[in-house]
This record gives sequence, C-alpha cells and structure tokens, in this order.
Amino acid sequence: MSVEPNDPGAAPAAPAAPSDFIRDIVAQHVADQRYPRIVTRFPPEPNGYLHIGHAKSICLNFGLARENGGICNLRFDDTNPAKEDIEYVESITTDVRWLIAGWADDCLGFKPKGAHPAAITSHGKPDLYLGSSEPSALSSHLSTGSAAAEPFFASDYFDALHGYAIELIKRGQAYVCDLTPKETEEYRGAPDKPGRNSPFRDRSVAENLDLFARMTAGEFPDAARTLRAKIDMASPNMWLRDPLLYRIRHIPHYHAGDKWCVYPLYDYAHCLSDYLEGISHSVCSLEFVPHRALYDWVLAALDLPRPLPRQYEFAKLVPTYTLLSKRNILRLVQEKIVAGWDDPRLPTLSGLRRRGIPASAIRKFVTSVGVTTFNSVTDIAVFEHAVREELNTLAPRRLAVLKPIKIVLTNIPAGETISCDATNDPQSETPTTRPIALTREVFIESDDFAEVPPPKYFRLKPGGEVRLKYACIIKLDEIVKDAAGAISELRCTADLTTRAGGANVDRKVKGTIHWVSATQCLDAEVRLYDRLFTVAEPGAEDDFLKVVNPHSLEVVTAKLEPSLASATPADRFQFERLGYFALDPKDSTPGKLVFNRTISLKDTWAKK
RNA sequence: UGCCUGAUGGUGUAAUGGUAGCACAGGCGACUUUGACUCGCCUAGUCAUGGUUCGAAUCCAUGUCGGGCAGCCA
Repeated sequence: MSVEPNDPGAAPAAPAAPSDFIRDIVAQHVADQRYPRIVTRFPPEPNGYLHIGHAKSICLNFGLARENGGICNLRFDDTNPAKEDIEYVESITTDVRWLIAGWADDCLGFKPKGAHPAAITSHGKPDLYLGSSEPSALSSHLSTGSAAAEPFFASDYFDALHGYAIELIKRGQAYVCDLTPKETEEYRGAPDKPGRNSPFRDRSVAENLDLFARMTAGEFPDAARTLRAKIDMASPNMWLRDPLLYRIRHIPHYHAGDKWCVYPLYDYAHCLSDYLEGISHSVCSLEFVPHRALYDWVLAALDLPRPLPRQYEFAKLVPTYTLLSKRNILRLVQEKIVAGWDDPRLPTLSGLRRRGIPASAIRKFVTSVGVTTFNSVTDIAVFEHAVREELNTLAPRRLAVLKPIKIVLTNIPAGETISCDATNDPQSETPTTRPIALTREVFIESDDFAEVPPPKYFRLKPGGEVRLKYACIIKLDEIVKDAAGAISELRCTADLTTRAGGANVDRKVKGTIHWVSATQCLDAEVRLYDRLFTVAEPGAEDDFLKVVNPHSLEVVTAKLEPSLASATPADRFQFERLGYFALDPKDSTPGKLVFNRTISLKDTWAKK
C-alpha cells in the first residue's frame, strides 16, 4: 500500500479548478455559514478497481474540501457482503492516496486508528441520536492525514444504522415485509403504473419490532423478509415505493465479521453514513438523482438535527476509445485481452500509474473537463494533451532507438569514442547536459531511413544528409545488403566539423534524428501501447470484443543510452522524438529493463 | 405513452437579461540540433417555433431529440 515517495506525479501542479455549479453552491453555503465545516466524501464500494471516471469524483470531492478548508473522507460503502473484499480496500486506498499526493493529502479525513465511530458518538446510546445536538460529532474527533489512522467504512456504522431502523419502526415509518423478491417486484408496479401496498404494510409496531429482532437474530433464511420504508406505493418516483432498507444475507462481512445476517441497502445506509460523518455535501453521479428524495426522506423521518447533508449530482466522465464499467473491464481481464487490472492499456488508476501517467496529469485532465449535469463524451485527445503537457515539463530527455538499423561512420576509427553533450531539460531556463558517446557504429531508427523516400522526407536517404542530434551531420554513402537483399548496414561519413564547437556547427540540414552508440548502449524491452479499441464508443457496440485493437501492444527490443541503466520506476523520460516512457514497476529488473511507452509525442508528419 | 433530467462549434466547457469566450481536435504559417515544445493566424456554435423585453444562449410556452428510473447492487 505504498506510494512512490518521489513520484514526479506528486508534484504540486495544482490546477486552479474553474468554478462550476457545485462549487458555486458550496461557496454560497460557506458564505452563509450553513455548515460548521465543509466535509465531503469519496465513497467507493470495495468491489473493484478505481478508474479514471472515479478520478473525476475524487478530484471534485477533494477539491471542494481543499478549496474550502474542509476535509474529504475516504469511505468504503460496503453494505453488500456478497461483493466486497479487502483486496479492493487496499487497492482503492493506494489509488486515492496516489492521486491526491502532494495536492490534497491534508484534506484526507481519517478516523483515529482503532476508534469505532459509532462508539465515539453514541455515548452509550447506540440506538439513536448519535450526534446528539452536535451534527458533526464524529468529524470533531477526526484527524487528517495521520499515519495512525484509517479510512471510514459504512460497515462500522452497522450498529448505529440498526438502531435508526428500530427508531423508524417505532415511528411507524418502516415495516417488516414477507413478500418474496418476485412478489416485491410485482407489487412495485412500473414507472407508468402505480404499485400496490404490501399485505404486510400495516403490521403493528410491536410485531414489526419483534420480527426485525428475529431477522437480526438469524431466525429466517435469506430473502425471507425485508425491512421496508413506509412511503408511497403510488409515487411516480420508483424509489419512493416502499424501498427496502434491510435484507437478510447469511454471509460474513469482510470488515464487520460474522456479527450480522441483516445488511442495510445503499439508500438507507448512505444518507445516514453521511450524517454520521458530518458530511455537508454528498456529491454523486447523475443516476442517483431519483434517489435524492429517498435520501432526504430517511433523514427527515428520523427527525435528525440540522444542518443535514445534501446530495448533489453531476455527470460521469465518459472518454472516447475507453470502457469504464467494472463489468466490462472485468471481461477484458477474464478474456485475457489484457494482462490484469493494472494492464497499462486499461483506464484503471493502477493501469494508468503503471503506464507512467503522472497523477498530476490525471488531475489536470479531470479538472479541464469541468463539472456539469450534461451527459457528455470527452475526446480522449484532451486526456492525451494533459499527459503530454505535464510530462513535457516533468520528463528529462534521453536517447533511445526502438527499431534499430546500423550505421557505420566510416571516417571514425573503431574503438574511438567522441563525447557529446546532450541536453537533459530543454524546457528549463538553465538546462543541464550529460555526455553521450559517438562511436564508429551507431543505431538509428529504421523509420528515419528510406531507400525510396516519400516527398518532403527530411531524414536519411541515399546520398542525403541528416544531423545526429547533439553530434554531427552525416552523409549516406552506401547501403549494404545481405544475400537475401535485406539491409544490413548503412555506411556514412561524419562531418565532425559540424559538432558543437566545430567550425561548421551552424551548417543546417533539414533533418535531425536520434541515435545511440552501437557499442555503448543497453538492450531493453519496450512496450508500445496504443488505444485498446478501434472505435470511439466501444460501449455502444453489441460486442465490444469485436472492436478491440489488435495492435494495442507492440513489444520491441530497443537500444538505450547507457545512463538509463539507473532508472527507477518513479522516473519519467522523454525518449527524444518518440514519446514519454517509464520503467514498468512490475516486470522490470536491473538485469532486464522493461519500459512502457506512456504516450507518444505528437507526430504531425506521420499524420500526412 | 408516468416521473425526473438535460440540449452552446467536430468535442468539452464559459457567458447567471447587455460584445457568444476558452480549451482540445482540425487547417495555415513562424521558430526549431525533437516533423516535439513554443508563438501567430484561421475554420467552426446558442435544438426548433412562438412569446416577454430597448435587449434573450439566459426568462416563459409548446415541440423535437438525448439520458435516467421498475436489484433483496452501489
């Protein structure tokens, strides 16, 4: 669960978020002093890995806290024991910490380690009014960022939630229903057709209390009974047709253990969890709009002290050429289209991190797309632009040749080394350099040579000249082919007077290409990634497996300049004229370097 | 044909009754020891029809089109 401490992605680069309708609302509430403190939350269910869509929510929620001197709680919304696992708690925690590192870590709300929030607030009255007159009693016990602290779990509130359920029954606002799942569905009606009341709707408080106690005690099998809110079976809002509050599940819970066999449902647990944590603004995505009435109903039915948390909804991120749902990503993993949840081609945060995308680039991207209630589709080019922009300032330059072709500089004696200075950071005001070796034999990119050049080809061609970057101009004299007719080497003459400091350094040629010494270089596996899908909206296909890009991964053995031997997974590099690359944190070893191409450089020539 | 919700260049977003702007993408050019970066210029938009108003992307009405809602998932 560690995050690379010197991850360049942790660099501040705090994008100033432009305002949006949610920030405007929060700003108004701050001005009105409506809440003692702005407290938001990021509430994933630990049933899968986080992806870039979640990053939008994380940046919004943490951004809101950060901009208003508040905190944002990482809370695991773990009310369904059938789906959740500690494995996901760990990966999600890692991903969140990585994404906000250096930007909003101070806003991360934690509970003191070992403390039980319900215990903190209940004061011996575990069943009700956990906050007493203090609406955010829990948050007053919170620390932020402390190492001896842990994130929140909805399952830590099971006692409190159960107590509230009993209170709802006592108030005549909830009842135990014996309808089967099938019957429950039938009674619910349809969006354009009212439902019918359950025959169990008018049970006495005493009977409901008894039945709920026996449900809790484990007397009944799974799905035999439910606890339901008594609202309105004819409501045009389906979520108000006596929604289920509790269901029976004889399954142990990964976090709460085997104490319970009744588990609360989302709509009941979420608003109360927000309340218990003193959340002021509960921000979620648009599909929860119809749930808001229920969110408010539960809090009102319990007559909880104000100010109450409020739910606000925004549109999810939908990038082109990308599939985001857990179900679909799972299928890609299971069908072995990708190597795992952290495959660098996946939009999971672990995949993006492994690919070398800096957290700051993800923040920049999700900030740039804004927050609205319009279901939009964001061109993945906007993401790629943010990544390049970030990496351009972050990544030192290095020389590497992906698909080598050998050049022999016939006027340089074998064994001689000419040292050249290569710039590390051309964007810097005070650039630094490192020495690289020019030798008789060098590799250049095979794309940088054409025996029959297309029009306006600036690179190496028969009889032509190019500059070897940081070194000198060379002229192609002879193409040597083997018996099969394949090119084995290119014999060139180096004009050493065009080196830095040389008499003819200013002589211009149209092309400048990258290269590495053939005798002083490193071999490395380099993985070249491309979009996983060939169409902009793979989710709109009947079967997205049919539009998987067969060339989404190409593996090459590249030649690298020797300085790359000391690279670490936290480093980012630009391999000049090629793109940005980072060491694969999983597969790379000092003996066998493996680089991932994070993203290519823009290439307006290739487009033509 | 229920309820909720939305619609601004190709894409995303701003303008909160007063000059429709920004970014991405695309095009052209300058610069360049990265065909990158940077810089300059250009292309291109208020869903429709009415109404209110001196003035409407914004307010009202109607329509059109899109998204969401019938898990004991979240």
